[in-house]
Amino acid sequence: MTQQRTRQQHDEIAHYLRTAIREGYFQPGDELPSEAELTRKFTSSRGPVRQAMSTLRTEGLISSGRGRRTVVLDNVPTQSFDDIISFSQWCHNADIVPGQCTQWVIRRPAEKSLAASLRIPDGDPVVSVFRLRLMDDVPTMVERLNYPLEVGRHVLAFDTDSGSIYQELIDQGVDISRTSRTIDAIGANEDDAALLEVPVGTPLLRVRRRAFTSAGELIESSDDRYLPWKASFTMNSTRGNPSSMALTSTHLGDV
Amino acid sequence: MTQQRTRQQHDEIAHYLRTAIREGYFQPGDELPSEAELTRKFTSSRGPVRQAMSTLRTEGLISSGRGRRTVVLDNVPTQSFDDIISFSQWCHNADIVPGQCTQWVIRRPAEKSLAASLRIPDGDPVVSVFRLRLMDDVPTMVERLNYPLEVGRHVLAFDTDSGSIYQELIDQGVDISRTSRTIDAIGANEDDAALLEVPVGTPLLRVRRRAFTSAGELIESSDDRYLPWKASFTMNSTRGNPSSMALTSTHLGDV
DNA sequence: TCGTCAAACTTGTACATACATGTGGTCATC
DNA sequence: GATGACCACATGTATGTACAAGTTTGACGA
Repeated sequence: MTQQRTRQQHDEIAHYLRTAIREGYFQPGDELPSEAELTRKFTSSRGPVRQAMSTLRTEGLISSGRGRRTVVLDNVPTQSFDDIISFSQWCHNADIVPGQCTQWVIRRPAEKSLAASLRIPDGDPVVSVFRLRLMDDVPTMVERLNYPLEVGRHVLAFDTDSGSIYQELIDQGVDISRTSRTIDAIGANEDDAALLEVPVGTPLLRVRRRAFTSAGELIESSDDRYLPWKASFTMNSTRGNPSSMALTSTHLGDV
Repeated sequence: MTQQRTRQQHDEIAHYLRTAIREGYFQPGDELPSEAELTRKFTSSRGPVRQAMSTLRTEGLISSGRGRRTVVLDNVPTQSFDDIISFSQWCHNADIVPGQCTQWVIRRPAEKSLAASLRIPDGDPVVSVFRLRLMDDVPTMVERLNYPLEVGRHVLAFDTDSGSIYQELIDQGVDISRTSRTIDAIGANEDDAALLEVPVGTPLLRVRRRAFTSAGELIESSDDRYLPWKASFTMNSTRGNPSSMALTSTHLGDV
């Protein structure tokens, strides 16, 4: 990992607690050290300690409240932004060898619905990628990626069979700051079915993702379809904490 | 809603900003007032202002950074804990009339896999509910709920055709503090298909939920299956912010 | 005109303090 | 033994201050 010059205190405290929980030093149900103890342990003030706690709280690792001691919740998986946006990165963390088999990469004018989803005028050039992704050489997911030309340039210049497009974009200085995902289920169409080696109509977990810059510009619009027995989404929510997700009723005509 | 005696400052600030954003007073891409301006506007100190900002940030509404002004991101849906756990509540917020058609409610000894998922010994009594849920009288979702007896008592004493079990449990003083959801896709089985009026094998969005008390005890284990064209999940993640979700590779034998 | 640099912002981090508010245990009282 | 008042301690909220580390702006000079 990239060595930081001097780690922020709240970051160090959060890292310590996270690690201690993951490694079982604090078991689910156990009480965490009180804020006062942590300030002593890290020779810090209450601010950084509370900031670290807040982080773990929104990660779903702990629960706290007025008067109560902070307790460790059941160990639940959470992943960083980078882990969850990059299939390759995600596989590496799970000790799985990621693979990819590019079907095609093209530059083309955006037809209507794609233009709308990328919020560009009809017919503006886009770069589209269609890949089969593998886990340990086993077909797992098909991904359809679409980029506006300015970002897509980097994709065209990249060997899409060589690994993570996401990592390449980062290396090229593309600023990816936020993503919004919509998850539903869909039956495999003929393309999906052939690549994933399942019958047409097999239920797939569909994740449509849109990625934005910190300025709010749309960078990517993608459609990933997973074999549901190979991958699933998990998320945690805690009462009183802000949530970053929603169950939305799909109205007609929503592509 | 329940009237609060005196609203907390950070809460009031967050509410103001949230409302102003939702109502379009601040458009996506716009800069929010600086912290200094907000402290003046609310006659507050920086603490509450920053706390409110932090809340909106984890909700995915805004983005900020050193030196940069805070900007409004694209309007994205997020829902509170209560909205997302209760189908009835969720429908109400979307101006949809929720309905339910109970198939059965039984008390029975837990068979092996159910006992494991509720973390109780094999054969311990559980209360199970099987309902078809409707939106504006149209079949939308089938839900299978399982409760350990202590909680299930309240369910047995409740007319499950009359509305929200969740609300009833809250009213009975059951402490529901956290949930963990796993989302994947599955084909409709015969029961699902008959109730939802679709062919067997139709792809459904499956949401398996486990609910916990603040002490970490398991209260509920459920399996909801949505018609994917009626509902979908949306979630936002921002780089550098903690995430509460994970994409997990499903290993064999995981029910 | 154009580049440079410094000043004036911005948000992030940290410390010290005070009080609010809820939990849990002690201990005297009934 | 049960009850209830009380106290110690927990986390939540709020204020004030200071500095760190980016971004923007504009004055100034080449």
